[in-house]
Amino acid sequence: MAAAAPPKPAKRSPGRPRDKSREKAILQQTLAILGEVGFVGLTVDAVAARAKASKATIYRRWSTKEELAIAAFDLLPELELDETGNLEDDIVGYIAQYGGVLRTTPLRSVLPSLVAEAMHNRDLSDKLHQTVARRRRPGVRLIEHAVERGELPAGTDAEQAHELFIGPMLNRSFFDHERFSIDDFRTMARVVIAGLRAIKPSTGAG
Amino acid sequence: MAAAAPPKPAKRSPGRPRDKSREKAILQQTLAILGEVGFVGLTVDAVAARAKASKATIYRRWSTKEELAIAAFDLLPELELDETGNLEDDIVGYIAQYGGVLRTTPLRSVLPSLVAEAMHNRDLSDKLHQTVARRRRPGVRLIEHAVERGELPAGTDAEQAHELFIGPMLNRSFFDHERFSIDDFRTMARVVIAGLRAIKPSTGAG
Amino acid sequence: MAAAAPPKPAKRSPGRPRDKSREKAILQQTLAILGEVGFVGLTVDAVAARAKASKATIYRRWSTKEELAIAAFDLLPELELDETGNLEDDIVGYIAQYGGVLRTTPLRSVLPSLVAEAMHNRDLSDKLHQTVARRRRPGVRLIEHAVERGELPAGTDAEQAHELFIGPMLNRSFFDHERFSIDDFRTMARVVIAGLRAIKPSTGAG
Amino acid sequence: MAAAAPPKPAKRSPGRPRDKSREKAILQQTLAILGEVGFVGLTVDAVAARAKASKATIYRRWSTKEELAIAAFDLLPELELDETGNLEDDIVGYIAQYGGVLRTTPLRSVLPSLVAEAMHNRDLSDKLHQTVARRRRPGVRLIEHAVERGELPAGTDAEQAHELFIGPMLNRSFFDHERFSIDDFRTMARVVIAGLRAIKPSTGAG
DNA sequence: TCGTAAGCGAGACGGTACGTCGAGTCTTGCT
DNA sequence: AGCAAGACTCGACGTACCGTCTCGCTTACGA
Repeated sequence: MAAAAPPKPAKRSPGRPRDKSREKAILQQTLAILGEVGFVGLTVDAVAARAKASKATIYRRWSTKEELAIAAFDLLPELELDETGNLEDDIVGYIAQYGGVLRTTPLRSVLPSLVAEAMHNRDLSDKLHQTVARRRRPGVRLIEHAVERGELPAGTDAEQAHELFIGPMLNRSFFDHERFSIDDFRTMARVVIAGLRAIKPSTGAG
Repeated sequence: MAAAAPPKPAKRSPGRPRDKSREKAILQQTLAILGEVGFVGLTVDAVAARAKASKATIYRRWSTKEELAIAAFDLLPELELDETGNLEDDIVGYIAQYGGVLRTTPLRSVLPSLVAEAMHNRDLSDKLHQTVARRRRPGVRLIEHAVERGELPAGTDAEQAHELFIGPMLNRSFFDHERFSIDDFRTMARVVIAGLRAIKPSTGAG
Repeated sequence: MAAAAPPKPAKRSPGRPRDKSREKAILQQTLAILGEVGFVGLTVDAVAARAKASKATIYRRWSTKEELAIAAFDLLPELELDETGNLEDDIVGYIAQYGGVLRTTPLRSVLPSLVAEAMHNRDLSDKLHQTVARRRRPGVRLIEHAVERGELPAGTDAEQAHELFIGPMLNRSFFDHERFSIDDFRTMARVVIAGLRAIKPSTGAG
Repeated sequence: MAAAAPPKPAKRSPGRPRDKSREKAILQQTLAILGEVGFVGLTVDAVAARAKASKATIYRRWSTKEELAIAAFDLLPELELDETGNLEDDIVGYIAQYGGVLRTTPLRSVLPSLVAEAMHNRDLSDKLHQTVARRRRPGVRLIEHAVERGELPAGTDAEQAHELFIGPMLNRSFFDHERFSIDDFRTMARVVIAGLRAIKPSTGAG
């Protein structure tokens, strides 16, 4: 009974450590349910039941349904773009892939719900902003590369340019999903690229 | 085709007719509550209490919270634009006004909620689409007028052009509301206008 | 224009007179519904729908559901007893007939509901008391006749004696309906009759 | 047949056990409210509010208002009779006590409501029957003792005799509560006792 | 023959309670 | 401590019924 204290620095808090595998099961089921019934139809009870987890275990990790939903999206693979060296093609590829995720995962139906909730919830708003920004990083990079290649004028604001490409896609996805059309997005991308080339950034006369 | 409308006696259905004033009171309170606590915080009980209406009276007219919310937005005034004859200024004015409504009315927080619900609900989706399209009509008209004036090439697709202007604004409003900036929108509008001028609409030589 | 006042006292109020046939239709349907689903399941809306009457027409006559139910029982035929000259047989016949009404009409299920409501409602209580007393009149009369015939001692309190006969039947009907048994009631009646004969009413020593 | 009960470990079901104190609080408040406004005025919302319980907690235990009311009566103390050795006095004491409970507790107004509901509800009917039978046990015992003492003939059916005593009291309580009179019940008890003595139970010579 | 006054069917209205469901918290015994 | 299970409070849901209140229409009567 007289035990010698182990040499370990014991940076660990006492008690049983959390079971990493629970995390995965919970988020997987969350994502699955989101795909089936959307965010409004998502219930924590259902997640608990299907993941064979207790609600306490879920709430120990994420304090609200919204946080749980955001966390679930970390399971989605990041966009992987292979660049062709031609901005228009790259952008269209990016939009197509982004839109594909929106169409084939629960993301499309969940995103608006999270946006809605974020309106009154600063924490959530920050978390959502970060997650979205991270997922869009590859798209912004495309534009930066085009500037480096000289396809776009030096000094072009890549983030702003990115908004010009992604904005219309967002609009279709939210308000006019049935007319989601890659051809249209190519046409619009062409316009934006032409505009970016025609306008000298930041300079006086313009 | 020019048919004289017959003086229909409009055979009234029997029974006590619905009281138009209840409709108004209900929608007004709905809008007020939306402004105070957002869509998620909206409860039919609260609307009933504040409008001195019974829940039955509400549900008789709108079968869900979502329909009620959409109906309430019909109370918002339509956008009224005075055109300057210069597309850039007109677009910036339009975006500013549209964004102003988003910022000063419950619309911003309600819209995403409705979009979310519309994902699983065809009726709501249609209703939402119509309402949004109607409210955007003045913006599309700006572009049509610019084409008529020759500021934009003949054959320009006005609806598509409209998406290029409104898309980025939506993006900011939903995902980055703190950086909502008219200056940025002017910059972006300038790019789009330049692009539209540089590109000949696909109908021509190609 | 100078009209001689008609000899009639003109006891009529102005306006359209009530339609007697509505009364009948309403009460009939009330009774029918009571038989199908009991008092708790009875709704004024259902009565209105099935009698093709408006609720206003119903409430103009009876101000509550309870009054309506009581009124409906006036449609039930009064008990008609043919006396044999032998009290035991007469009482058994009376109990059998009374119990038959309880078993074959909604009365059994409605009676307790009305009693319950009458506990807090003086008007209803009085009305119920009257109705019940009236329906029991023939039973009390049987006993009075037996006294006249000398089968029971002079001075016997007929109402109290009636209670001794009807009480047990009531108890079975309310709390033990499955053991409703004419044979048992005959046995009990025999006991009561013997008791009434053995006891000299009102006298000193007893 | 004489089996030794095994020392069962009583395998507890998993999860948080029900809180016995909630049960008590709920039933106490139910009884209190019944006393104040009767069965018709009883609402589950009110019980929940006053017992600081959620409606879910109530409905988890009792699925209807009726079951709740019956359960509440298990809180009423059983009748405690001290026998004098004289049947008439014992019966009058019993009736007085029974009637006292009816007058001083919500039982009187609730009983008819439960009877009414039991008419269409087998489960409730059984439960009500059991509860009533249990509460009446002491009264039946009085009669059994009188038979043992020889005050009543051997072979007397105690349950049936009990009905002769209790029936008239029920009748007064339900239909003529204002004339509830112990003196009358004594008179009637005297008649019944005399009758029971005069009649030889059917088993004998007949 | 008209106007007034009421009755009528239909159904909307304010209220109030229903029984259900979900979020987030708490409490068991076991690990 | 963490875990599964499940009870707990709170609060909203959408439905149903009561008793009242309009509608437009239909009788009667008395001027």
